[in-house]
Amino acid sequence: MAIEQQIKQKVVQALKELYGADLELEKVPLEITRKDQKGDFTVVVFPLLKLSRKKPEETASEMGSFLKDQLPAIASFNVIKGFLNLELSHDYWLSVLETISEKETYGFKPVADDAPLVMIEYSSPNTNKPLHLGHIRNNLLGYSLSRIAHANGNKVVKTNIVNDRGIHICKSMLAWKKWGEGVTPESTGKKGDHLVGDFYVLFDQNYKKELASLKARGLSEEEAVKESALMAEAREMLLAWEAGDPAVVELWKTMNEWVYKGFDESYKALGVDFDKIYYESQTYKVGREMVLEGLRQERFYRREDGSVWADLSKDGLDEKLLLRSDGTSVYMTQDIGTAKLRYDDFNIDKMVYVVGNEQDYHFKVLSILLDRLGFDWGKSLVHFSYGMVELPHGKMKSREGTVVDADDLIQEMVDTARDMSRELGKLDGYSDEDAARIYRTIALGALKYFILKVDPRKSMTFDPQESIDFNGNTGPFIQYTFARVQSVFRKAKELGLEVTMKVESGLSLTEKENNLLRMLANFPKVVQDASEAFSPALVANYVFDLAKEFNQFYHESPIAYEEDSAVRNMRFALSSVVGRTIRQAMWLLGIDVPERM
RNA sequence: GGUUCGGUAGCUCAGCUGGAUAGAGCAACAGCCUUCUAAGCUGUGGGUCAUGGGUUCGAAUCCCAUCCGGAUCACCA
Repeated sequence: MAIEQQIKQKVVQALKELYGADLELEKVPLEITRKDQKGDFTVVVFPLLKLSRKKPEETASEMGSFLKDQLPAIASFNVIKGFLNLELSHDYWLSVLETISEKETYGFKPVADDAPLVMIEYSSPNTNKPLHLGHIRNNLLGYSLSRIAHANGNKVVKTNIVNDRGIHICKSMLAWKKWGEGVTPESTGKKGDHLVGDFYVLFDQNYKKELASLKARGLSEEEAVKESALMAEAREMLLAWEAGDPAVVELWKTMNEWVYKGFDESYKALGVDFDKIYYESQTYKVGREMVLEGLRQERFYRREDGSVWADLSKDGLDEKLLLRSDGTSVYMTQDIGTAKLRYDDFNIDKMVYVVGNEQDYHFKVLSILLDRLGFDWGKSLVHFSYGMVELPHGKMKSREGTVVDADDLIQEMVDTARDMSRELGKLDGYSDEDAARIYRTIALGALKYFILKVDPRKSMTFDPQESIDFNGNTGPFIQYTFARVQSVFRKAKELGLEVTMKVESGLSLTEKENNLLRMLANFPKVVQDASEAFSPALVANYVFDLAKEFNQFYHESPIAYEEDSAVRNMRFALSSVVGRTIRQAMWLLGIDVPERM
């Protein structure tokens, strides 16, 4: 049994035997002792005074004596005001070290055959522009969440819904036909998603020009929009697409293929992937069927103009449009259709949508609608809502050209990491290929960690010039720490030492060693908390603390390689577990660790 | 305006279901490379936790109000 539980039980027992009072186990105020105080666990006795009817110090002392007598793991205790600090024995911590050094998957739960299936949707790009900084946050969060869910014993299906239909796609297609027919990614040497994105921008520019000239002729903004020939052509194209016009569909397929190829490269660079990809072009009709079925069952209603609505006033919300008066689908309809297809494909127990917080309302509504339509997981769906990524000068605006492109950003990071490595002379003596792999790992580590360490709910500021660092609370710092751990074992091997993970009892531990052990023992709780709170940031901040603590330990108490001693073995075991824990925590974040750097 | 999320050091962020003297990193300054990797370590300075009330042994944390900022309130996606 975990030591926390044992202490709590004994506290309950102490209250009973000393004061004849009852307290529920969960209500025992047990905490991890502050760093600047002596001890491992602390019982806060203030809330217990009502039961003991004695002064804080007195209560704490009496409880301390009781606990020390009853639990051999407790070596001593001290009382400061109403705080009872319990110090666990070195032997207890050594036994913890021995236990966890033996378990390869310490902190991770195995996935049972009947484990719940969690589906996580993330990324969800439009096919008319390349991925940008906001998508990076989305992808990294989604990917990390899937690993955290997996580590907590869930079956996980990573999914992506690609928005591949609609007027915006037609704009790119039209621009290509008008001003770029014959141009391909091959002919331009451009990534497909960027090429298509360029045509989308081109459409927008020409559309603006057209509007301007229309307005110059005295039309109002509204009239100009109505009169625009370009927009009319785009709408026509959408109709043709919906009608299955072979030429339009062919072009649509071709251009989408370009985009997907480009996306695949970006996903690969980011290190994320999916188990199942859905396309809105396949789901929007299903959604319409679902809504019509709901209409037949009188869950929804039809207005005079033919549009279909859901009345959500009983749930404290308003009315929501599900089908336009012309019978076509809206965003919500598509999400319902996608849900249906997913439900048919997988036995989903829990659904997680990683989508920005500007869609909080949408998912509130979706949850209610899916529930009404009979999806078991509808009510409990999780909208993992994250904040925007802002630049130092404000928000990213495509019009103002302040969008940070994902591919560019990654390239920039890699370049910086390369320059930095060269400057420090870190990769001298490595083949170009090895060096390139290492600074790539570092660059991505920096980017990923920077984004994941922030609480996802908050909007965050990202300065491409200055924010990304390789020192301090960063990915590379943690990677560096891992590399140093590996170096310890390389050194040992060079010296021909036999590295045993056997831990002998009776050793005395330094404060740093004790702190490290305490942190390592806490890892499973961190993994579990991260899952319950949907927070990769929890893991990120944990692994930084661990790395920092290890660096201090490493610096303060060098390992004496030459003597084969129990102390050295204990430190080897400690270092080994630290390395493993860093690797596992970083795995949860989707960040690679280099063997050396 | 309604709903909702946020406001912690010059900057970027931690601070769990209320607990001890509010913590890291960056930036600034001062030290440490004959010792397992200096992408490291040590030290110094830096705070009215937006503001005002309330709840209690105890509040950055919970409640109310106010101020400031974001998001949202489409037959857009």
